[in-house]
Amino acid sequence: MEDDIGTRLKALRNMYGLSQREVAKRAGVTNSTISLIEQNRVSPSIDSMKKVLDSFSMSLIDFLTMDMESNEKIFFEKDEIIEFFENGAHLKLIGANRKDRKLRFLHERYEVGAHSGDEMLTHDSEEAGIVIQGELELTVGQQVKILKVGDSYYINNNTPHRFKNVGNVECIVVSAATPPSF
Amino acid sequence: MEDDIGTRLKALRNMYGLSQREVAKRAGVTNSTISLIEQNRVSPSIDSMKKVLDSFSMSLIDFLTMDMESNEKIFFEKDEIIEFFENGAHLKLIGANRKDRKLRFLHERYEVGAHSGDEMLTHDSEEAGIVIQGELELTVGQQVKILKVGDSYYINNNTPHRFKNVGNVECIVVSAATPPSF
DNA sequence: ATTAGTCGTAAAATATAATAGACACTTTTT
DNA sequence: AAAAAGTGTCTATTATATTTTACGACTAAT
Repeated sequence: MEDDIGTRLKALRNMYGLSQREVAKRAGVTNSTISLIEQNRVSPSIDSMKKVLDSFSMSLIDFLTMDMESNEKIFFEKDEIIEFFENGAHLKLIGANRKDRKLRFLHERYEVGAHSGDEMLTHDSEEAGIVIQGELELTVGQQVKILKVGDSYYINNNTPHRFKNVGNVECIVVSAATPPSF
Repeated sequence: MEDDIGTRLKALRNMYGLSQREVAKRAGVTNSTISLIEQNRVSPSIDSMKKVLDSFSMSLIDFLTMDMESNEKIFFEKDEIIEFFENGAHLKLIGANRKDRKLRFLHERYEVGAHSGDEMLTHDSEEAGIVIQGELELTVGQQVKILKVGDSYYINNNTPHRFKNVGNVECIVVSAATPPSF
């Protein structure tokens, strides 16, 4: 258990947007008790702690194992994410620093004539995407398709594919895949 | 949490065969404290509880989630386990009634000339065994080997295999496999 | 501006946990 | 067998948790 009891309780209370007095009222203890616990001025008895947590309909076990660090970044400014270059495209990976990601969510930019290369790409993951701007030639196995704005695709596991911008403007695609290969 | 704190602590202490005084000494509290907690006369503060559990190198979470009913049978007399007949052998499965078994642990008895049958056996599990008595002809795929006392084997998942007693005395093998197929 | 209400914290009072010491009983050692 | 050691429980005292009351700061309503 990384956080002490007081810090943990304060975080929990703030998650619910409740005041110490409201929690105290629901728990059947005094608000001073809540204050003292949150400041780690006292170590509550197990019975008291249970009463407090009952007001959140939570067990002591859940309280002790609850992940407090759900402060992963949710919003990203356009220029905040560093672009990198791979497979002929300028890529921005959304949530790159998020732990235990289950998604690879990309903003892809292909310059006029750019392509992913002669080699077909394969990933042990399913992938879907949609064209936001320009025209994308997508080769999936033996199938070739020109996708325009609003057109989209869904590629199964390990299916060879490649991309090429065949329009006269920069092509932009937003894609996602799971499980993430990077 | 099914059991109260006191009952749970007493059960834990008895598991280790320690006296209240010994636990108290290790935890840096008084034996009266241990006694009062076990009788549920007091509700210990969380800090005190942790000190006590530290003497068992146990966290509060583990303490609260620990299964108190670990009364699975550990020892079995020779004639206690009912033998059954399968694949040419008399088998005794150790811990047959144990919940959520991850092992199939067998005592196998092959009478002179007995064998597992013309059909090869396959299991979606790894298996290992050792010859205790007699001689066992073990066919694994295309490989045939006569195993004598002390000789052993390890068969991979889904590898066809069969057994035959080629000696002139009863053959005894002890084997184990995971995950268990029965 | 003043009043009312809410918020979290502090200090004193009260309640309860933890301690220290004693007790009765059981087990082990001499 | 007697003495010593070990065991858990009990009681009075001490330490700490919890409550009660008050405070200052802030916000909203009048």
